[in-house]
Amino acid sequence: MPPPRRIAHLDMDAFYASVELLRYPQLKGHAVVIGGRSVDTPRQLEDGSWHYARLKDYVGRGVITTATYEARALGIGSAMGIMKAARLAPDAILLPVDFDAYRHYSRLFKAAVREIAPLMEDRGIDEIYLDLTEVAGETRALAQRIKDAVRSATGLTCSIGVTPNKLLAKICSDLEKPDGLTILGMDDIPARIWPLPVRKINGIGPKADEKLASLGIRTIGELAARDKLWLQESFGRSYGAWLADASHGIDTRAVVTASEPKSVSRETTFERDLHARADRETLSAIFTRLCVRVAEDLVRKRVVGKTIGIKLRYEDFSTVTRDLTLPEATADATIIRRAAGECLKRVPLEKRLRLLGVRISHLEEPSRHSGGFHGEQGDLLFPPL
DNA sequence: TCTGGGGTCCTAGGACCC
DNA sequence: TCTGGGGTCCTAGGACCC
Repeated sequence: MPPPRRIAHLDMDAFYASVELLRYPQLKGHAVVIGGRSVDTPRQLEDGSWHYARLKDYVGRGVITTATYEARALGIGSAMGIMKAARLAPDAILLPVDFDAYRHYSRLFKAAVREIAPLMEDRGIDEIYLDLTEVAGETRALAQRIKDAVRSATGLTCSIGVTPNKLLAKICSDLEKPDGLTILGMDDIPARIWPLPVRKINGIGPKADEKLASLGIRTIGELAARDKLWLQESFGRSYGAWLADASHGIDTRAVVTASEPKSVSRETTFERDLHARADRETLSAIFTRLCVRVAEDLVRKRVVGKTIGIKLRYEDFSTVTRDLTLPEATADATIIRRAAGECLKRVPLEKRLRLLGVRISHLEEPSRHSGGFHGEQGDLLFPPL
């Protein structure tokens, strides 16, 4: 038997909010949330005091991306509508999202960690998995060294879980947040993992959680007590088997250090719902701009794509998608715009729209002869009805 | 006063080919 | 004339994650 792996999951603590607190240290200890479009940046008044946007002043459809732990204590969480959060904490401070700043700190912390543990899997801007199996050092001391490196590179804290696999590491990094360090072996599963709600498992979302609850299953232990075949009958062969394995802490996935992008997309939610007829000009301009931005993204990533897709969300929040596969991959905004326009013809446009999106997939490397990198803007209009 | 934007992966039916 | 099975591609939708 090979020795157990040492897999770490590292998660930055309230990442966006913590980066903002580096900039505005006077906000430490306050309920602060990040989110929304066109939120005022804090400004210093003539008397030296600061003026901040407050939740109660916000009007729009934005959601919260991150909240400080003080704000979370008031019931505010990620993905909550800002208008709704304002009812819970009207005086909480609202800061605009600044992705460039977060990307900067993301690079800093990842570079610092890579110096110690080169086998790193990127899981977005504020999370990574590490395979520490071949890294020298006792586990706790090593994990602490990584935390210290993150802190000295960025001034930020993170939480780490180290376990025999990714599934358990992900659960563990959350157990002692913020500034946590949790190490677990398979022997610890009954005592530490089984009492937790099933929702803590990465891959069990709101729908599966609800269905499990309706079957009387609320904790991971209750899930582990069920028969695998019974779970497969209730949830399908593949997902049922995965649920059974996950509940016993079984996960053999490797830490993957590199991956190719599969799709590129741009979408936007309108300030107010728009109608295909009455707001045709506005929609047409937005539609074309989305195509241009997708084309720009493709050029930046040096890829071309074959399948163009659109996404519409109606005023009632129902969503439809349509796509069209081209004979040749492209990164040309005009071609993308034309294909997206064809997709649009296949979609009902009676109800008002709240969101429009454009996507391209089946990405590949551009061949030398593909003339896909012009990216000039087309002059096509939103197709008439 | 509901509900962002960028992704990945999975399922399932039909077309089409061998 | 009806009977097959497998493989791949395309399309639509949905769950889930950060």
